[in-house]
Amino acid sequence: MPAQMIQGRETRISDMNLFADIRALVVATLEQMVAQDALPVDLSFDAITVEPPRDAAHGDMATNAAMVLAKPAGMKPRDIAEALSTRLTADERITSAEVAGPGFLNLRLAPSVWQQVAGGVLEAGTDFGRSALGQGVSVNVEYVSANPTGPLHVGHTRGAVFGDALASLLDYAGFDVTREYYINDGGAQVDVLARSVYLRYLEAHGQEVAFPDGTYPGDYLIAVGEALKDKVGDAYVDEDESVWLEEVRDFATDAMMDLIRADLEALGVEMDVFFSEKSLYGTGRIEAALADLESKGLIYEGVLQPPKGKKPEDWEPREQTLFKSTDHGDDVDRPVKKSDGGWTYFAPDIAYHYDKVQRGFDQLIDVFGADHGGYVKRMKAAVSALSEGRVPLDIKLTQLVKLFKNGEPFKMSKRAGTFVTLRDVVDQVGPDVTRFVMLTRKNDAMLDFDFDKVLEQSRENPVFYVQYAHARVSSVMRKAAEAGIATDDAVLRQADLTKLDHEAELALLRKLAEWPRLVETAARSNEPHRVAFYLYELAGDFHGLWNRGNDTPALRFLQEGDAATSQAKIALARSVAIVIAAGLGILGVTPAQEMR
RNA sequence: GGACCAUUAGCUCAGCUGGAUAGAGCGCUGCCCUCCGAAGGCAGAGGCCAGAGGUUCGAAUCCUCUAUGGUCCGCCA
Repeated sequence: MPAQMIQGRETRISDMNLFADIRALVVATLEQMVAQDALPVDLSFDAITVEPPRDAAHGDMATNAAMVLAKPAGMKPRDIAEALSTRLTADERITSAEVAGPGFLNLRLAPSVWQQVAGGVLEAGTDFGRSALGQGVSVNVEYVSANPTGPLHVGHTRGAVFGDALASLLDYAGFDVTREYYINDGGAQVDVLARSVYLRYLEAHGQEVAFPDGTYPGDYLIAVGEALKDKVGDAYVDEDESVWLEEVRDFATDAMMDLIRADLEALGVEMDVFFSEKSLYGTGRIEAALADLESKGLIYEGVLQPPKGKKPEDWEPREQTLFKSTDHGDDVDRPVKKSDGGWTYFAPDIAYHYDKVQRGFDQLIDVFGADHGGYVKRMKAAVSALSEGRVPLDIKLTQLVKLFKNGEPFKMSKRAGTFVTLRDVVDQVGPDVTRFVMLTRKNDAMLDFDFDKVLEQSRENPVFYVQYAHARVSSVMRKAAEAGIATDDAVLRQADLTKLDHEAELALLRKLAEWPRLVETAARSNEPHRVAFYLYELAGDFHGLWNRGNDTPALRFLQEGDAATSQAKIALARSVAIVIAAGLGILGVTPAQEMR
């Protein structure tokens, strides 16, 4: 399935991706060689890459073309590389092409090529790096999808930030993105919610109530109980559950969703679609999805083997209605009906994904917490079966967040009421810091979140370090304005960028040139954390150049009495700020104009 | 018993889908403040990429097995 997804995103059209440009040049040159009988026909150029070398001393870009083609062409890598080298250097952008190592071709590009990167950034603004990778491909990203039984906690926060940043990243890469939240409002847990709210309702009427096991004792339901009282008065006080359950359930889930929407808003997350599980019941939609599977011969009555190793106390073999998910890569077949005839949790999930497939999405992504890892295979099996392999489903799991306070682990307990909510986090450190920090780890790695450290203003705090770089550029712009130097982007675009000829400046330009490529790489792997790491590196390079200005006045962004040179250098600084702003925009973080 | 994820410097983690001598921050060692912002800067030491096999021109990356840690394992959601 991943292979299909990668293929689906293979259309690469980029106007400002230098690496793609040079790769195109390499491929065109190879085709020319084929036409001149310097290479055999029918070679595939797909595996050829042009990328930044690990070691900058090797050059600006490296291509593996000779090594990839050596075997199928029946030639020595060095011979191909030599021939390619001669032809490539004819292009004015290439100043040298040296064969190295096992057959790498190391390319050096003319300074003017790099200098033009700043012009490209100023021209495109925060659209610099937008890609056509996902052109014409629609993606549905489902995330958060927390049960509507209470406020979002810190675990949901990571999923919310990750899913939202991923959606933005894909949008930036040209995909047609839908952000979606699946409301689990159809199962037994919303009945539990209803009973809990009912108890708070009785409490609002002055009764003493106790919260037995299996109810939610949280304070956040007090207001809901009171609101229910305001709405229905004492109509349900002495009534049986059968009278009030349905209405109280709807009332309570609506209230919880209001709460959750407000939480998401505080974090800056905005969904396109809220999809109700309940809408699948009693409308024939679950039946329709299962009928689809049945028509493919994937539904049968059978008995599952008990799990080995640990024996459930009350295990009894039972005949159940099963989905033959093993036909689509799962380990065991999965029940879709409970022994009492009701649907399992899996059944509406199948129907929900069936709905997504029918809405015509080309790709699906689900973001789950790591504790739902066991559902990955069955969901993929379901989507594979329902779409007959047409729609790839990628499931991203977000690992636990471990909370710390000043280096000390922060104990959470639902019973003691000390569990940390999304709101707690956002109120303490703000949405920008929350979001950035949540993306400073790969999604499937555990994340330490220290309430104090994330607010520290030091190099080891990436949030600060990146924001500081952006703020420093703003500071330069302000100082330039005070010195009477025009710094509008329109003016900077006319600056003489050939003045950016110092190696340190060219290095920073090279880093900027990597941005479009990084966007595509991150989007292909559905990994927004790569954006955060890139920004940290870019900020580091920028700070490095800034610091060199301490010893080398010629590298300072403001050159007293030389407006033309100042403008060229400011164009570079401004380009850095633009890319940082674009990257932060993907992460949902507001760039800082100054540090406080 | 099984599935999934992790394992990279003393610590916390990246590593661009298979490329060259494996990187960053912290910590450690040594230098550096009349200087656009020292809430720092520069340089250095530090690695058998958990272990063992395999795939090929080439592996931290892909495959198999092993070890350790985490998550999960009819009808709960």
